[in-house]
Amino acid sequence: MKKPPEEKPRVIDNSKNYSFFENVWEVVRKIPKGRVSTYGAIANYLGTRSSARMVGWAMNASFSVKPKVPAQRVVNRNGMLTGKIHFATPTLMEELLLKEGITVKNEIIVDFKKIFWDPNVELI
DNA sequence: AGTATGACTCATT
DNA sequence: AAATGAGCCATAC
Repeated sequence: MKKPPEEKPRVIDNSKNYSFFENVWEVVRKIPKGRVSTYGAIANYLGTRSSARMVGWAMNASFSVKPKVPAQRVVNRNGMLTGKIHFATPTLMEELLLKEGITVKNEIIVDFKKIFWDPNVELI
């Protein structure tokens, strides 16, 4: 058995069976195309807003996970593509976002506030 | 097993 | 307003 059918991610009990990372990936996959979220928002959704670093860590591990995790839709709270350097190429993240209709200028997402997707609000 | 590091964020100075 | 320090906790060494 790979993993039991998930019920409601909401507040996750990241104690044992469910790893913190898997929860992060699940939430990130739910980010609609053309929208973006932040590490902090995801961390907050998982229960601890201070664990934003772990979200970033989970993204680093997300490259070897399937289905693919749209890591390019996760940026820091300023809308800055801080994680681009971790992609295959430093420009890949921006390219992917651009293909989704998101404009990136100087490594900052334009109209970031408008396309910001907060799991706490949208993903009830 | 202990220390160091990180795709972050917030409060304080 | 910009800079600094602290909190956070899972991996890596």
